[in-house]
This record gives sequence, structure tokens and C-alpha cells, in this order.
Amino acid sequence: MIQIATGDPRSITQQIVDAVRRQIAAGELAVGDQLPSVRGLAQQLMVNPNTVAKAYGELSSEGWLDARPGLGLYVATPRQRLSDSERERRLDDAVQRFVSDVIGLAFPAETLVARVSEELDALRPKKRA
Amino acid sequence: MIQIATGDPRSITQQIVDAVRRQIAAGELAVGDQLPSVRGLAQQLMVNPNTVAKAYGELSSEGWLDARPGLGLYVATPRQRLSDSERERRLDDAVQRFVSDVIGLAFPAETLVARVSEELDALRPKKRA
Amino acid sequence: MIQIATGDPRSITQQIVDAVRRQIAAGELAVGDQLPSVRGLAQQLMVNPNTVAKAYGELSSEGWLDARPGLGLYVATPRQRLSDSERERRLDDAVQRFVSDVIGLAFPAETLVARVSEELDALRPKKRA
Amino acid sequence: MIQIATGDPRSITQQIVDAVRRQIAAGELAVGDQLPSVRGLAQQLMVNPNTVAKAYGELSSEGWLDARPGLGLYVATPRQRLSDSERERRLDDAVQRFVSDVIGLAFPAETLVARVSEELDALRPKKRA
DNA sequence: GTGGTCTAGACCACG
DNA sequence: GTGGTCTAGACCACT
Repeated sequence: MIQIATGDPRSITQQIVDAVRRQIAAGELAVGDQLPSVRGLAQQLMVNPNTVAKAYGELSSEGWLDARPGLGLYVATPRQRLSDSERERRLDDAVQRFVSDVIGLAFPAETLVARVSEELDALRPKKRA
Repeated sequence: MIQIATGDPRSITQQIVDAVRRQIAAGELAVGDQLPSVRGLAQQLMVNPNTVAKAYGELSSEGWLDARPGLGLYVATPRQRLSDSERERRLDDAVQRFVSDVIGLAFPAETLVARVSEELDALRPKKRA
Repeated sequence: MIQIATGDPRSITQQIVDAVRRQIAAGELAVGDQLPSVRGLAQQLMVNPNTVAKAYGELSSEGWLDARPGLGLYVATPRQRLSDSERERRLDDAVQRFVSDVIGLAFPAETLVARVSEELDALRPKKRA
Repeated sequence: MIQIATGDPRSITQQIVDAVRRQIAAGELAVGDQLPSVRGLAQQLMVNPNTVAKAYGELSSEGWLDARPGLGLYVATPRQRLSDSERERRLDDAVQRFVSDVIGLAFPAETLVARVSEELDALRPKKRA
């Protein structure tokens, strides 16, 4: 289930992309599972179908989803699409951004590291019953 | 010294804001230090003075800088402006965003945590020579 | 309806910010209500769209509004953003400023207090018909 | 004794004007008292003499001070310089501004009124020993 | 259509 | 010289 938050600074497209990525990473969506149709999800989230289509397109080009024309979208087999240097660059960007975001909040470094660690643990793939 | 990267996804304004915040947090700029003038920094970075002014304005409203018309901008005395609940909310947002950013990069959680930790250590205030 | 007064010592931006804050505080704008578009309000007030955008940006960063790119601006859910010490500091500043402003007008203290009290009552949230 | 605060959003000129007005209103400076010389006060406050001269000029034109050429500046006999309508207008502006300043702080109206009342009482003219 | 960003250039008050 | 404000017009991403 995806929730769109009105106060969220991210665009609606980005919220959908993030939510699906998390569901796949956490194992809530397994390889081969089918995703809701563009029209169905758009109706459920009360957003423009173009917005959902764009999010799905982004996820496909990132290698999370495979489109089977006429059948729908399915969770793809994990593969490493990015070069090592590109992965390194993105990690660095994300770390820099995180630090910039929390730099003014006056939390001790230990607290920050602990929170990141907890959140990553929570996302570790879980088997479904 | 501030550097503007053209390939950076952040806006120029945001790059300036981030750079100044980091310099203050790292102790490279001490309380009471004067910042480069709007026009001077704009010329040095080859950007429009309005862009620098916007960045400085944002830093002032966030409490990092004090503007003294006719004199210049100075590093402000730190104070806790935000409520605990707001700080908690922002930390949570930052953690969520970081996780979303790195979720597809297939790095082990330990690596991610270590990188965040290193980066935070690097920002711990240092005395200047 | 917002009115811009040319003789007002406040900047146009500030007049817009104040007007919107008051409308929200008085309940004329409810949580979730959409605001006039940047371009629309600019045309109505006969000011530059950038000026309206600056006012809206300030209101957003203060937590009064949520901007949803492509959709518009909406009244945000209220929350306590500032720490108690910061609220106290700002109240003190406002009181000091008020006293400085009226100190030379030779009104009896009772009159001044009564006027402030009336004005605050007038702002108490009202149901709309 | 006048104090110039670096973090104060008011201009230095305005800080001096406000401080002198308060001292006169509170009776710390009595009618006929001499003020510090422009040069002397400028040196003490570490500001430009032009700034002090400008503040004194403003106070003189508002009727708080009388300049006795060659002798210095003295606290003037109170008189009502402004028309009733002008006084009313200024009071209204000050009230509006105060309300705008505190509208987002979420203090109960009673607290706000009480604080204004206290501050006005503290300024009631006192005899000096 | 929406808001967001950047550039360019003008004018003001302050020190 | 300083920062602050406003105007004008362009370009971008999002819906």
C-alpha cells in the first residue's frame, strides 16, 4: 500500500518511486510479483495516470521493474546496472546530502549514526509468510 | 573557499547555503567572523548577486548569520531555534531520504553506516591554526 | 482578498506575508485550502510574480504553506516549529518593538493594552458561514 | 548607558533612537539634562559619529531633544507635536505590527496582553533619587 | 497550467 | 562601500 503525503516536499512521482523501491528492497514485493496497473494505482492514489506512468518508467529504467507489454509490470530480477564509480559517486552524494540536512539540528553524531543504522536494519529483506 | 559545481543536482543557492553551513559547523568560520560581501562572492563565483543574496537570506533566517545593513554579514551566535518535535521530524526526513537514495546501490549496511560516521567526524569543529 | 498599500512602510513582500498569516490565523483560510497562484495574485495585485513568489516562499519556510509543484500552494497543518526559548525571545522582541513604537504617542497605558487586546480578539479563529 | 547589540535587526541609528526615547520616557533622563556629545557617544559605542548625529537629529525633529548650538543637546520639554489623527494612525500601525509579529507564536491572548501591560508599567516615569 | 531558479539591472537605506 | 527590495524576462520540472 502506497500513501501520498500532501506535506511531503518530494514530488508525487518521487514518492511513488521511493515507495516501490522500499517495498522491493524490504521483500514486500518479491521478484516476479505483478504491480498494480497504471490506471488502477492512479485511481487509488487520486493522482494523474501520467504521474504513475512516469514513476513506473523511472523504476523500469533503473532496473527494478520489467514491463511485459500487454501484460503489465513485474518486479525484475536484481542486477547491478551501475558502474562501481557511479555507485561510489551516488553514495557520496547521498552522504553529503544527509550531513547537510542534519548539520543544523545539533544532534550528537552517535545519535545520527544509530538512527541511520536502525533504519537500514528495518529495510533488510524479510521473507514473507 | 566555496566552489560551485555545474553538474551538481543542487541549485546554486543551495550549494552556497550548504557550503557556508559546513564551514560554520566545522569551525572554519567562527562566531563573529565576517562573510564575503554579496557582490564580492557573486563575482568570485561568477553568479548573479541576487543568487548569493538569496542564499545569505536563507542562512540568516535559519539563524546562522546576522545581516547588518551597511556593514556586512557575520556568523551569528548559535542558538536552539527549533522545537524538539521539529528537530525529530527533520532528522526522520533526512534518514528516510538517505535510505531512499542508497537503497538501490547494493552496499552492505555496515559500509553505509561507516561512511556516514566518517563524514560526521570530519565535520566536528576544529580549531584553526 | 489582499490589499497592497503603497504608503505602507512594510515592503510589498511583507504585506503579502502578513495578510496571508492573518487570514490563516483568523480561519478565513482553512487547512488544505488552495491559495491564489503566484502569477494570478501577482496580476491581481499588479506586482511582479517574483515578489509574490518570495512572499509565498517565506510563508512556506515558516510552515504556514505547503508548496506542491505543478499543483499550487495549500494551507499547511499547523505545528509547533520553534523551541520555547525562541518563541519567548521573539515575543520579547515584539513587545519591546511595540513599546518603542508607541512610547512617544502619549497614550495612557490602559488605552494601549485595550487596543492590543481588541485586535487579538478580532483574530481569534472564526467559523466561516 | 546605551548598549548596541550586534544581533539586533534594527539599524544602529534606530537602536540609539529607541534607547534615548526609553530613557527619557522612564525618567532616567529628565527635562533639561544634557546628552553625551556626538563624538563622545560615537567613541563609547564604537560607531561612526555620523550615525550618532543622525540619531540625535531624528530625536530632535521628533521633539525629544533641543539643540543649543555650541552648547550641546538637551532633553526638551514634552509637547504634543503630532495631530490626533496621526497619533491614532501610528498607534494602529504599531498594534498591527505587534499582532503580525506574534501571530505565529501560539501564545494565548491573555499572555500577550499581560506582557505588553507589564512592559508599559516598567516604563512609567520614575523619579530619580 | 503550476511553482522554482537564475539572470540582469535599477533603486533605496545604512554606515 | 554594504545589504534589501522590486521589476523584467527567461528556462526548467511537475501535473
